[in-house]
Amino acid sequence: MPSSLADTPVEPAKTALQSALKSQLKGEKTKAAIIDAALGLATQIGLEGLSIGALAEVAQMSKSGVFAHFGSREELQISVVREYHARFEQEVFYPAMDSARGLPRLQALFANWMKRTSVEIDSGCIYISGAVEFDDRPGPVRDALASSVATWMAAMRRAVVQSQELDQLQSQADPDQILFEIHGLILALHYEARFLKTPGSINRAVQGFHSILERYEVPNLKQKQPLAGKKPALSAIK
Amino acid sequence: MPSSLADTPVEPAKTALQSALKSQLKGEKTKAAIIDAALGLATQIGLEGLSIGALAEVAQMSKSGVFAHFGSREELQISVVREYHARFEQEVFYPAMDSARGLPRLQALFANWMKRTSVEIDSGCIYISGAVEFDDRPGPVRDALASSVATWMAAMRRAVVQSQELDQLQSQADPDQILFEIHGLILALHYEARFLKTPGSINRAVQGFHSILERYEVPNLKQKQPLAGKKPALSAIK
DNA sequence: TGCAAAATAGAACGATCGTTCTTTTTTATA
DNA sequence: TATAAAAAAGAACGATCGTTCTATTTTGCA
Repeated sequence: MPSSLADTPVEPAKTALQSALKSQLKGEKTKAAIIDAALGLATQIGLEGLSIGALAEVAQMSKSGVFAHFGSREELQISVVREYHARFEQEVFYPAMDSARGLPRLQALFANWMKRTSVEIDSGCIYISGAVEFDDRPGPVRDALASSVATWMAAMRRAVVQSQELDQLQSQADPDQILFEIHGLILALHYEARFLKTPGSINRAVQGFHSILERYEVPNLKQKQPLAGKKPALSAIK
Repeated sequence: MPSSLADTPVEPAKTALQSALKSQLKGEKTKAAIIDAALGLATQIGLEGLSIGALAEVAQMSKSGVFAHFGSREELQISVVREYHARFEQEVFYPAMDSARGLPRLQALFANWMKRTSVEIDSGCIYISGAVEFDDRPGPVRDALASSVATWMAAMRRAVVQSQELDQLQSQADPDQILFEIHGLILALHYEARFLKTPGSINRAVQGFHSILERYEVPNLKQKQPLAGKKPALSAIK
């Protein structure tokens, strides 16, 4: 399955509803409705807590009617992961592509990510709950989750690297270290706000991000280049 | 329930096994063995995945035999949380109390915390999985989890504040901000190492911690204040 | 050593789980 | 509109869940 978030952002992965609208078959539409309901349930109680019986009740259908669309619970879970991926892409990734490459885009990505996480303080996040549920459970659901997360992390990483190439972040810094610390902020926000109900967590994540940028930012141009032993990046050319 | 980790470290909360050893009743010993097995199961598959049937099998007992010790699954889960709390206290908190107040103790706390998290990359962590499982589920299990975590966070916070009082960390810094960022490092370590299997995560957490200390440390007395537009901290006095 | 109490086992309960099979209803199209 | 296909419902399955109740075994102590 080609994903735009994974590579060049040309064709977004479609939401279940978007796919269904083009279809003539009714089945696709109800399937989209089921997935939508399933996603709602899964964000609240997790992918493992998602039961076909409860889903059927929410969707106002029979158990077997719901089941027939997927063939197995596992396939249902995978569908939910894919749906989450598509929405995450549309809500977080693509809007940030309007920002200029480099630091502006990185900031937009983080801002969108945080905006979404802030919403998920109430609703829950599948990338986080799923990681806990499937970290010790190999299989296709885990694979779908991990590859989805890895795709997103890679997108963030590109933004960091591009910022370095544009001399907006220190080129000798380790992009994965920057990513790691940013990721930590999001996870801490989710943990402290959603579980511990600590007030002010959103501001702490924002400030943490600013601190990271400040630490890795390239010193003002008026200053001399303080780097030692590294050839300059191929920036400053264009 | 008074907890030493919560306040002055005088009397450690006892591990189930420690309590059992003093008891003359056999029931207490088998209960300790059950809790030990339950903790092992719960760290792997979560508190919600912990079933009495599976636990009975591991403990080589009958379901009802296991059940009788707790009276309900919820009480079993709470017992597991308490046991985890006691071990965390003994393994992470108390050893760090041998270090001098302030920065050394903070560093020892983090080092012990990280050492434990590194182990839990394989075994799992109840404070993290439990947060995901119970963030939307009020009740005594959630309360036990949250208060246990809050107690630990408060202990970390004291170490930060004491570092500030000793002029080892900038006194105008927000302790909760520092705590938030440290917490994020641990969560990112757990996520990336346990779920994504990203190599090198441990070093990234260590480096992130050093960066935090560096950022908030009181500038060296020999150096001049390199910050611009900021009033100097009330360091350099003592 | 005998005896009450404590600890454990065993069987069964209602509920829910994912899944399969058969039947009915609804849909799209010729 | 007739008809074949698609979609949904209904009933039942074996399994497992937490829990209850009763019976049996084991324990601690006089």
